Amino acid sequence: MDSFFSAVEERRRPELKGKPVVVGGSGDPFARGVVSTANYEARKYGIHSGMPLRTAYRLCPHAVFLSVDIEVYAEASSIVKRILREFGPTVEDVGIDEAFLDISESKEPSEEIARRIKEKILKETSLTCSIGIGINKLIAKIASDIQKPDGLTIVEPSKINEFLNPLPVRKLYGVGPKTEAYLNGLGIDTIGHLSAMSLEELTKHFGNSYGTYLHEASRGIDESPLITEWEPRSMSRELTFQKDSDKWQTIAKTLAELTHDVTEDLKSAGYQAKTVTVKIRYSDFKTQTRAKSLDTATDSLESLRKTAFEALGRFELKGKKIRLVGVRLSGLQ
DNA sequence: TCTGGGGTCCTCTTTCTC
DNA sequence: TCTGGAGAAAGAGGACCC
Repeated sequence: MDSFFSAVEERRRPELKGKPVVVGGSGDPFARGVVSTANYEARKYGIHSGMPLRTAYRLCPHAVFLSVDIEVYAEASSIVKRILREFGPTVEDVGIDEAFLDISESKEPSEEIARRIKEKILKETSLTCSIGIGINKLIAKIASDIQKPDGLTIVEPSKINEFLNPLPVRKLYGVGPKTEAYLNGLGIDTIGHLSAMSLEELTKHFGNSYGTYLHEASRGIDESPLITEWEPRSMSRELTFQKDSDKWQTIAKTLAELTHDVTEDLKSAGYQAKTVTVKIRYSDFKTQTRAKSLDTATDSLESLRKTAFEALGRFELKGKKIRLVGVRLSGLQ
């Protein structure tokens, strides 16, 4: 979906059209939080997802800042996902505003299917999306990103290398800022450059798993299936304080509340957890975790909270300001 | 000065168990 | 009872994605 959160906000408040809109956090640009979505007007000022709200405000003080209203977006999302399932049984969800649809069994030309999907989504939600078509998820995903907003990009199987080679390595799924910088340091800027590296060289630099992945991905090779159902591996809750705190009271109360909330999530999903991990981020942004496993999985708030506080006790908190407290449950059954 | 929250997977190291 | 090695499990950290 194209700038999904801000597009939904503009739909329910037409007076926002044409104005820069930034959706993120509590909607207060002076509070701690980051941009979830900025519309294209706001992007003209250099605002983008992940940017601190304060920074966004500095770049464009007259932008409209809105809080994240996830329930409204989830409703729009479920309409879109339902429409996709009308075009084929195999749909992989990728978060709230993305999905893969397998149309390999369909007789109709893929471009026609894509046009009909866009039409139907626009008609039923008044929202636009960008679609990529390719022989695997890797190609389709990169293609969907090439023309935005309201794009439709088809990559013919015979033109995969022609399509990929000129693109910067950062466009490859799984290549983030760190890997991009490392590759650039090796003189590798484009996917074409990357595909010229030998498997041996790549595994030497990146290890077996990731090296093999890069070798294949740079050639457009991706055999991964669409995942239509899966078991969660972990559940977590975390909170960044509006002001760093060194008060034991505040930290302990927050941990107790987070543990309560994540245990509710665990129970309502019908799981039990074996391992509790507490996360602390200090004022200098350094982050530490301490984990403790139980003998058997449980969903008892008493034992999970007790375990969380055991883990908390293993941090050296004296004289340090804390920015964030988090708790994660894993080893789910 | 600033850097959210909810996830997954991988690597490396330490600890446990046989 | 001690010792060492192998393999599994646990723990910590980091990169990446939406």
